[in-house]
Amino acid sequence: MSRDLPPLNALRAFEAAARLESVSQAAEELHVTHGAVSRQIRALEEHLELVLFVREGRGVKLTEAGVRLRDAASDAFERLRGVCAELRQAAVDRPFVLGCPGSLLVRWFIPRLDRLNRELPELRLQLSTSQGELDPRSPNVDATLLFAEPPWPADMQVHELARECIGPVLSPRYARFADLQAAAPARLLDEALLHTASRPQAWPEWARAQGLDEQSLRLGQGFEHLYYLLEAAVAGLGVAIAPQQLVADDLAAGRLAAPWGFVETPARLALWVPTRRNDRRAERLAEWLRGEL
Amino acid sequence: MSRDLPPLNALRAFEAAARLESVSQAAEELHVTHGAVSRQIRALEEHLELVLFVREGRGVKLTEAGVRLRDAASDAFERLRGVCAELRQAAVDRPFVLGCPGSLLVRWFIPRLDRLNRELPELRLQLSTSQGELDPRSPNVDATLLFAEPPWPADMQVHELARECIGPVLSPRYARFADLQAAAPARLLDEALLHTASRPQAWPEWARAQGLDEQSLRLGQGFEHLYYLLEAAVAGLGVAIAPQQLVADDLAAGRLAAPWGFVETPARLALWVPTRRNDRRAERLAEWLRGEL
DNA sequence: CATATTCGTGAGTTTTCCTGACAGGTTGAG
DNA sequence: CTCAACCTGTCAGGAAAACTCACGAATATG
Repeated sequence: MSRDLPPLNALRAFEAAARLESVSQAAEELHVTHGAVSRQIRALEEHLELVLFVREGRGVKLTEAGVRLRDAASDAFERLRGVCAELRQAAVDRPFVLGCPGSLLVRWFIPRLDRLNRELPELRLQLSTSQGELDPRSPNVDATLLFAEPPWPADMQVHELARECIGPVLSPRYARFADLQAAAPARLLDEALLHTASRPQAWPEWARAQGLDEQSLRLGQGFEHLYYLLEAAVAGLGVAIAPQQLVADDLAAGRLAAPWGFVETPARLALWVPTRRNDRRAERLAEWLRGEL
Repeated sequence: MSRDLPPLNALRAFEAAARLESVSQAAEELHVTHGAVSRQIRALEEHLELVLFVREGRGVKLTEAGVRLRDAASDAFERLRGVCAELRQAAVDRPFVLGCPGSLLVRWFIPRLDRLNRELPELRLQLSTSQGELDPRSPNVDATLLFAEPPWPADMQVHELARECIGPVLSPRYARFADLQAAAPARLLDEALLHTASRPQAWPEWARAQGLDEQSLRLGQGFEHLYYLLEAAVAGLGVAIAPQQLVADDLAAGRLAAPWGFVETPARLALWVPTRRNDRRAERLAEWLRGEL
């Protein structure tokens, strides 16, 4: 019996009352009524089978045992407070690691990174684009930015940022650009359709949205990553299909054109935050991203 | 917000789980289910906005922050445990102070003290008979043994030990002892009735119980304390009235006689323990006293 | 002497916490 | 591979703890 701890909440009430030499002030500090503190102290005294306070009419006074317990409890609590504060500070100071696919990183994020670091400096954002598959549950990332379709997993808090819109893009330097520019979507069936292994559904999805027969698609050159695919399109090697967000800068600069516009897909650009990491910084980042899109 | 303590019960659950590296074992140590521990740890993680454990299939592993918190918490708790144990040990080692009227002390307790100290040595009994009025609420006594009538005060835990029985006693050396020995109680009205200021009701009470007219009592010599009264009776100075318990030894030794027996009064010989002092030792003492009576 | 504080206590209610059962996932043996 | 053993997380519901509110007692204060 002597090996177990005293009731800790009672000890906290006692510590406050002992430090302030007043039940009422302790109650105020703990945001409860004095009755609650009184009862907690009583419970502690009964647990320890010790008298900690001498009640003298108005006010209370510590007994000898009370003084010793207060010293120990104040010290222990102060220490815990300190460690918790340190840990939380360390968590805030640590850079915020955002996982992100390479293509999104290069074609969308990097051009905006400077502004983000200026507008949210306390975030200390650090981008991480792993080699293999992106793992939003990895302990090495605080959040992950990606294109994905609902429903969302239960262990993730997902901030939806934008709908994904995909569409064919090609460079003005592409051989038949002039012909294609004003042509109907169906004309694309005859072109070299660049694609990636990571998004095999992109062209068929687009074809369906345009009312075309997806069976008649003839896929041309394939690329491992969307990033290479877009580089190839910019270089005029063919017609690529890509999310609008990733080519927005290229369209604005005239490096690419999207004559047939974009169509919505079921996917969203979303920020995934593991529910376990109840991190305020993720919310600030999501808000900034939403403003940026 | 960083100034307040983490939820302490959650911290206790975490500390156990971290020390044992197992939620289930922690649950066993704390005598709760693993679900409860899991919830507490979760609550702590949410409060601190920190990940303390990495769940890996079977078993859990501490994060870096978790290790630091465990070290701090284990240390703090161990310290508190130690101080509480010390305080309780000190309370046990301290002598048990029993308040007691002088007459009871001298005529009943002292002859039995040696045996009590042999049978309850860990009690380290210390008897205190104050000069003035006995105060069961004094912080200087752990319990008080006295004759008193119910009802009992609410702030006292009262162990009733025996009914008070009073009766006239006199020494065989008393002048008219031979005449009185077999006489009716009414004969006492003519004798020198020794009495004390502290128990003015004793003779009238006894007279009523005997069916005598209490108005016709003629009180003789008065004494300040019952103790002196009894000494006077033993010395053959007159007829005293006293509780049976206080004269039992004198009756057995033939120093006093009680030809008219004893009558019950509303009072009890009782051990009063302040409710605040939830002291096991008082209960042990009460039990011993009950056996002795 | 009335008044304002301060503490203790009891009844009733809110909140918390625990239990018990189930689901998901890993480990190791057959 | 399958299966059992084991560990953890989660949820609904109910027990237990804690709080609030109101009152009474005791003591300073004007």
